[in-house]
Amino acid sequence: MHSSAQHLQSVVRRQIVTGGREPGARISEVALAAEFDVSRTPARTALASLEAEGLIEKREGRGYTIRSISKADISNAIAVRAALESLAAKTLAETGMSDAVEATLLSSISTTESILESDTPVQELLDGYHAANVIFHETIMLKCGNDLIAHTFERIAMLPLAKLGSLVFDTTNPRRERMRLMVGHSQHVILLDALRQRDGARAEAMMREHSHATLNYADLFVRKVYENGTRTTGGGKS
Amino acid sequence: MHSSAQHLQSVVRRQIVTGGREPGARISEVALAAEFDVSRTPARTALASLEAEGLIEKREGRGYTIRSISKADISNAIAVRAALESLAAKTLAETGMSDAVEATLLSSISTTESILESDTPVQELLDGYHAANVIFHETIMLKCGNDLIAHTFERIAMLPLAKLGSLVFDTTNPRRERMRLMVGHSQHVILLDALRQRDGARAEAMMREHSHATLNYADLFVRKVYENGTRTTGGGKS
DNA sequence: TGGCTCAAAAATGGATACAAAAAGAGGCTG
DNA sequence: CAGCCTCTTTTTGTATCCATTTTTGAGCCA
Repeated sequence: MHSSAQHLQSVVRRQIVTGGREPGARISEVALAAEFDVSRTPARTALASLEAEGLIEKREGRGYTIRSISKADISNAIAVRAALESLAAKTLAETGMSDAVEATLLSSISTTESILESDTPVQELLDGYHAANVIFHETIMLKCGNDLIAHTFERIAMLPLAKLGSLVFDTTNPRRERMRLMVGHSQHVILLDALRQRDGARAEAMMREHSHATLNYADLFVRKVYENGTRTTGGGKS
Repeated sequence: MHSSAQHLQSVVRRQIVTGGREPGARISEVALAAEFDVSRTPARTALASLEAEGLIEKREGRGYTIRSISKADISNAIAVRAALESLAAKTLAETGMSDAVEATLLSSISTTESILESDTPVQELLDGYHAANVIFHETIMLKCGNDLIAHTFERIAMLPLAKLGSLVFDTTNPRRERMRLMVGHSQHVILLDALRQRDGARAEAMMREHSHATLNYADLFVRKVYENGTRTTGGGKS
């Protein structure tokens, strides 16, 4: 069921996100088609989709270029995500969540809690926390009752947020990072409580604060990465 | 410079938005290509773009269908728009607006003020108010300093918002409508003041309230339209 | 030597041809 | 009569092919 075009799209997306393609570099239909040994048709489809995702830009009459991401782009993306996510939290609180949703959120929280209590090596801790964190956020976004929120989130600016996911952890200071994860975890706990009590305003405010913490942290991190030219890897976002 | 695909896209979009195509109706590459006497290539491109805009849905193996819009869809669209717009207002307030932006907003407010003070026929009043209102909102969205907001807004769910624009005015009660426009105008005035003082929280709260008024009104209106089957025309949204 | 023009090459947009997969219809069989 | 199987039609994905536009480069002229 993986069409040629979709395969191309996901491969090139991964290349862009992981830095395999230089920002500002040009991509043309023919070059891409030749590179993957397919015809121009799937290459064209893939490029159109990637442009819709915001990973590449179309230059009139001169093909596409890989978008280069600035600090401002990342801040903007986080701000928009925060707005959408806090709306989702508010909506979910006001309409009430299903038992299945509550179970999922609780499960995510249990996972992060046990991870933070244990003394597993740092990298495993990070991966586990990251996975549970993604589930928590995606559940709220996707199951909040406003499908347009998820629809919107899915098709905007994959690039800044994807970059973010791979950047946001400072392995040089694990102790501080662990503290940060604990703060995030506690915010999840509060969020779940607000959702249970169907307190829309509180859920919204808490989610906003939660996202804002990400923003501040990301800003700090982006400065570090962009100015020093070093790159730190590891999973985990807010 | 009007490519075949773009032309197709805009024509079909207009057809969908104005009701020229029945919600739920199927639309296929071949049918569209035959109808406009072009090949499948631009038809495919146009359909893909329309799907990204949320105007049509892809049914696996069974072409596309025109999306049918529910009350919930419209409420969802307004909620998302409110979230994005209040973020834009906050951002613009915090970063400070340029003189050009301030002049544009002031001009829009002057226009609505003079319209509300005059005794022109109702329809003219509506058209003028509507135009000035659109300028006010678009200026804030587009010039707020976060380009992703406008980018996001442009490519999500054209349908519910477009429908909204043509629905939101009750010509059977002009007096009450005039009062409503005055409330909207006063909110614009307050908003401009908050922007001038660079009070992000106040601008955000005011814009949220402003959008929320639209939501309540639209809800009332959608009920009327959908339950009575009647349709009221006229420009003007909150 | 520098600028201009024209031509060759490349790239994009659109048209069509071809193949494969899926949905529908209709008949066949238990 | 019901369920299943098959054949046809529709739809979709991909490969080329043609035309238009753009770029680039070489050669010519001032």
